[in-house]
Amino acid sequence: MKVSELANTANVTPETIRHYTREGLIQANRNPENGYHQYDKEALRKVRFIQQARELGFSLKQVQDIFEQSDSGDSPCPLVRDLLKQKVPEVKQQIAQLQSHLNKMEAALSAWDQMQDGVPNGHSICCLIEEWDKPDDCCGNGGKND
Amino acid sequence: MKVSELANTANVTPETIRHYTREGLIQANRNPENGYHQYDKEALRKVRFIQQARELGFSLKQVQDIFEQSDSGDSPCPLVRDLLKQKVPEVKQQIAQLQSHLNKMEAALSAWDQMQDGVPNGHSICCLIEEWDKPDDCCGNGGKND
DNA sequence: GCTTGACCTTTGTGTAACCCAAAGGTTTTA
DNA sequence: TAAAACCTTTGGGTTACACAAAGGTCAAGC
Repeated sequence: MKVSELANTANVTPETIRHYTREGLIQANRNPENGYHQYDKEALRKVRFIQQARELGFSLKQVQDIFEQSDSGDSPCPLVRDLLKQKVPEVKQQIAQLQSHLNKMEAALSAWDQMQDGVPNGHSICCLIEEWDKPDDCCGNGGKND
Repeated sequence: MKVSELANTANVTPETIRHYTREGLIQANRNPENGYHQYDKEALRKVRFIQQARELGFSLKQVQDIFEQSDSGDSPCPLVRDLLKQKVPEVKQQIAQLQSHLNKMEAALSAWDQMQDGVPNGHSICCLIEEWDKPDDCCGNGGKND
């Protein structure tokens, strides 16, 4: 497979493939006639693995470590397991934070849906973001609380 | 306030303050005696606003836009509202994806908790990441499915 | 046979939101 | 008074690519 073929099959851009190749994450032979990169199924499997790992929040460096472990003949599973164990609470916290923000955003949007927009009042830039906790004291309330 | 004072109060690093200053997100006067940056409460409010917005996933560029709208005397609220409305579905999808990954990770971890680790078997790097869908066909299963 | 367009190559630069180091001036403290 | 702790600017590093330039290669059509 050439760069673009691999890229299409793995659903990434050719640039991504070149990047992984430069970084040594995947290997390529060279076509002796023209110097083009040649990839095999192993490369495809690695690219897919990388995508999975990336979605889980792993860095290319961590993937590199996993590959090295694997290439050296040792099972990468203990390493991966440690990484996953670390990752789980991180992801949980991420979700919790996003959820909290989402709640705030939706509350703010629905609360302000009936109000007209006001001009910044000097003690607030825009309470849609700034003052989640006191939505009354905000642009659009006509200064009811001032 | 000097750089570090503002940084401490806003719970960010001095470098972050310098960055925001360089980018024009916050303004500073200069102490004529020594050329040091001098920040006021407005700057502090802006830094706090930036942190909130960043946690919601807004870029500094978007914050910049909000500030410009606000500084020009217009209410930034319509702009912020549009941004929030765009953001909500994005965040929802992010949460869903993270949750899905979390489930996979926890399932994998608990499933493999009783297994010993195997050596890569040539068609799998490490199924802890690679083959979520068929956990049996993995390192540690003693080749039951080969 | 030759041009055109689509591919490939390497090299170098840009992105976002900072972090860190260097080299030097200032202020505070012991 | 001297060291510690702060400030200044400048410039380079980080991550995971994207993109442009300059040039070689290849399949297609005229």
